[in-house]
Amino acid sequence: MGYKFLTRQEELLLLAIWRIQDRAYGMAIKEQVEKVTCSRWSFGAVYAPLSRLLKKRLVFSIKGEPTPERGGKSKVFYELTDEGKKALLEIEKISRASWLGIPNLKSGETE
Amino acid sequence: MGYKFLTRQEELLLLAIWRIQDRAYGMAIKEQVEKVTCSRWSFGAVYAPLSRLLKKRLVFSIKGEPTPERGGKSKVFYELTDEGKKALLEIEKISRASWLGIPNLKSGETE
DNA sequence: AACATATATTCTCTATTGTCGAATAATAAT
DNA sequence: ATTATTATTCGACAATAGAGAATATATGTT
Repeated sequence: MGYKFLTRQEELLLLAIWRIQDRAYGMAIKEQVEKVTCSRWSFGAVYAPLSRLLKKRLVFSIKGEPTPERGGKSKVFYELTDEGKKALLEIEKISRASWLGIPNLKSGETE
Repeated sequence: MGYKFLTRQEELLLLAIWRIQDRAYGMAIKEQVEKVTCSRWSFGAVYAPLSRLLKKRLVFSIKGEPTPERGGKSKVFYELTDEGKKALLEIEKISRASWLGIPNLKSGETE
């Protein structure tokens, strides 16, 4: 029970949080992953995995104060736990190993 | 319906097939991913995604002849389609973009 | 032939994850 | 009060993850 590795979404979300570093909250994380992946992410695709990461203690959250702007509903900020960083390092290692020395994939190319 | 990206398992299996290059069949693919990931993969974890990849036409299969050895049940060989190669290149691109310029994750290190 | 042995794949089942967008909450402006 | 704006939660359903028993198919033994 529980997956063997970080799922793709988990990895991308953790990386987005780590990249933002400070005051990473849902909507900003959504924008970040959308930018990196060049594709639209629905709310569910962001918040659902986020709450799972929370449950698994790969991130922790801090309730923010409302900002003094129209619609400034208080945000929830996320940060990586040490476990979260470790999980990222692990998946990076596996990913690197899996691609190491892989023959050229470009079809039609001989070299 | 269908996932936005190649799932982790799909990526690892496609890479295993591509690495083996010739006569890549279930058990050999299983061994390959186990080697790369340093963990045990159940039959279900190999054959289920494999048949999904088949359905999505990211791989195609060729029924092999039984080999002249005890228990030499005929194998099913898998090869990547051009779509499969393209999917790998795409996920590699996203993965690279998502890791590019990521601040050091090693906890306890300042630099 | 009957039976044991060995290899490869299929199948079944449950848990977890993926995805979407409507609904809700909370705040500021008019 | 009412409206506009931003952020998050929720509910429903589809798809994937994962384990391992069951099945299929071949060879070796007697």
